[in-house]
Amino acid sequence: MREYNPQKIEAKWRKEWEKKKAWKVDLKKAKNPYYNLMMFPYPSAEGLHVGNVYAFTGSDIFGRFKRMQRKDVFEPMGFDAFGIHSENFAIKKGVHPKIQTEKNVQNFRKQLKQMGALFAWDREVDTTKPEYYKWTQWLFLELYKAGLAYRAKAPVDWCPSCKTVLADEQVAAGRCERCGTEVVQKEMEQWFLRITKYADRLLKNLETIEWSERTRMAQKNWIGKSQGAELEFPVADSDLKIGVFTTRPDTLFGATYMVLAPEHQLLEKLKARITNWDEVQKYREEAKKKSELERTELAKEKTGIELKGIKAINPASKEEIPVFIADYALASYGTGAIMAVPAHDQRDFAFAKKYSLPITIVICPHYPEKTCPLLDKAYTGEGHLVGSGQFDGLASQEARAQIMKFAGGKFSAKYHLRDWLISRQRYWGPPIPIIYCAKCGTVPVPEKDLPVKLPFVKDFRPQGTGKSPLASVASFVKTKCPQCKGLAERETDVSDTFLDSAWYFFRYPCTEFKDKPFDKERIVKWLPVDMYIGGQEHAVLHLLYTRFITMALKDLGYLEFEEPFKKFRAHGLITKDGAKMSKSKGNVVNPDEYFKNYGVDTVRMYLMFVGPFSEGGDWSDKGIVGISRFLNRVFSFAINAKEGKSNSEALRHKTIKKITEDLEHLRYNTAISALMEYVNAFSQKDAVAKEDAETLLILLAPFAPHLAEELWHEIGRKDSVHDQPWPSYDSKFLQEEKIRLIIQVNGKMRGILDILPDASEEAVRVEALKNEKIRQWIGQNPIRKTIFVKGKILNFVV
RNA sequence: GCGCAGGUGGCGAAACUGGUAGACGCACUAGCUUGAGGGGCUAGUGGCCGCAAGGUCGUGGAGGUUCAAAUCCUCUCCUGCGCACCA
Repeated sequence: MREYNPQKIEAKWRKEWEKKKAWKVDLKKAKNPYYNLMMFPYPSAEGLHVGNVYAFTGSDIFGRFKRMQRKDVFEPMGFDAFGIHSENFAIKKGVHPKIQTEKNVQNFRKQLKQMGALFAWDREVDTTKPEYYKWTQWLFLELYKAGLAYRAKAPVDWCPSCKTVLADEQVAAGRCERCGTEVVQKEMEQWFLRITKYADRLLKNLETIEWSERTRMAQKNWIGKSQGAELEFPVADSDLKIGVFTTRPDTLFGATYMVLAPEHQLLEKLKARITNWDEVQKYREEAKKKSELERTELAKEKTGIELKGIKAINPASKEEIPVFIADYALASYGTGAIMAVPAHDQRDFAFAKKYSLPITIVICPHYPEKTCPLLDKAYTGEGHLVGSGQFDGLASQEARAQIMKFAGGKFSAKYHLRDWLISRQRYWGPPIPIIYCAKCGTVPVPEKDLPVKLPFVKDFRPQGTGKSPLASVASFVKTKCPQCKGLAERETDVSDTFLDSAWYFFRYPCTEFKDKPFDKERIVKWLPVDMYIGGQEHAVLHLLYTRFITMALKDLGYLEFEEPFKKFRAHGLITKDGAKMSKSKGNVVNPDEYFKNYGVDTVRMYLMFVGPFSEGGDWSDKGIVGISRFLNRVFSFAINAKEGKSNSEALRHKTIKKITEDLEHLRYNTAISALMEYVNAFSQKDAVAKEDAETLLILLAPFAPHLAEELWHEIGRKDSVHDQPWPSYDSKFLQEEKIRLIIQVNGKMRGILDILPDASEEAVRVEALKNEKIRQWIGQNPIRKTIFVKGKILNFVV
């Protein structure tokens, strides 16, 4: 009796497919292009992670399914190999990042080739190769020329451990997203990409793209649009004005003081008139020293200093009100100044209590009863206006526009989204292609001089001086100005890894073009990406940056679409004993070990079976045996097949229907259940008809490509199972099989009828009433009503 | 605080527009195979009552709509994720 030997089978087909390049697609001639993209991995030194195997398998099954549906599926793979993670590892091991990365990529490639995926290896992309990052630099220059890249001095987040600045998106709760170290604020001159210019488009398009709700909401929250008004408060006895942004202009009469952020620029102009400047200056110094975490964590206790000698005038009530600086006003949001309405904003309320400032109620929830109680916290809801002069009695929502107009304000929208800070004071990235010339200023490196090659330097460790290690490489820094040919210096910062990954999928189908990043015709044919699968953790990083870059490229005339991915689906996380796998916890599952013990097909299928693909699941060594047993049964099922037509047409067609629909929606767990049910439906003793076996193998092929191929040949086929067309189902067969129709009395199930699905109500009723049990349940009661749902249920109401 | 997702057996989970709750798998029980140690096959496996047929309760909790609710509505509790001194 022969047994399923996955290792042997898999090695054989791996070799065979490699030889005939089974994954190959002719990008030029393809008739039905289908771009099946998965997020390319960062090649860690630990090698392929089960999380990678999970994500890539899910994506590959989809690609294989589409391929059998006669799409020309392009399923590329590459390496996101630049960046701090690679670099930190190299630092720890004392190996140069270039050498380490090359090793990791090699190892990864080897492991990936075992996965039985359709990866298009003739189109591999590696972001660290000069032929790739040449175009990352080109992209930067295009953005620069279009005014979308700029250098500015601004308060930025600095990670003291990674010794570099970070983008807003890479700071989570005041900590470096990479290493968890608390970030500090520094005032530094840095390169930014003007993503905020696209805030509204990034937001609006979210409504039209076919992405999962979670991802769309994460982006929406991140962009964080608030609609409100901009108002100006004159400074008493001066021409100066303090601009504020508020979402509640209806509360304007209740603005009893104002707050400026400690960094507010107006302070310099007011300085001469502030009588307690020393005190104010001291507060500013202290605020500067605080980390963002301190500023937010100590939020309960508000602090501030009044600007003595300064008064502002409330443009509605015309009253003079005091002005403070306090670090609960953020320089980076709105205008950096607020009108404080303590009665209707909790933060202002806390501040007013502490400094005994007047709290004036202007929104009453109980109107027209004028009993507005003393507040123990701010009332932030809607209501009717009181204490607001001619506006008294108006509903707060209506009052917004009217008061704004009255005070000479204008509608305005503010966004949480900040410009994308892309400079990094690190080594392992593409140098930003800019030259500083004493005479000509900031000069972009001409395209013909790209790439600005990253020099191989011995000391690649971050300096902590606020400069990249490249700054100490004289041969790199010193250069000629492209314009005046005089002596000049290069920018020494490198760009963020997320810039590399923001455009990699444009490169994949265009790797043969050496003189341009991508070919317009090729892009038109293959993009936007038909299906993109990746981790949820990139919801506001990669996925947002990518959308921005695509929009920018469109505006620059390079593309005709502005959303890069038609569909995006986030996969879940594979955990071990409920916990996220990590090296420090020692609970990392090594896929190699399981490939060896159970075979790739078993691992692929097990991962897909643990739960819904979008949810992930918990890896268990016990669970995998279920799939192992199943594939063994499939093996004996197929090798014992005998010539002949199916006599289980209804089952075959039902299964085809179920699996086709499940695959379309990435419901792999239930698709596998259906495969199991199909096999279970056949007796183990009798040989199955070859036609039934063929159907099974075709349906199994996307999941367990090696085994399906082996058995396909075993039953005598000479071609490849993967070249078979995906079967269609005929609902005719589904109509011919009897189904179980539920008979209820008063909504409770009292019997089952085996009957054809299209049986009429009358036929079912007659049949049901023949049943003694049903009659008993009805008893002597008259039947008041019957409810009939064809093919489902008949309910007698008595 | 705001937003999103979700609470179903011992466990992972099914149940598409309301229509047999628990498919499929793990684990467990019994029996048969005997190459007994991640082997195969058959049967069983939500709780309670019953030898059984069958009955009855049951999808976080409380109400409601309906012939019929895991699914719809209202309130409420819990868990996970994202954002958060954003004016």
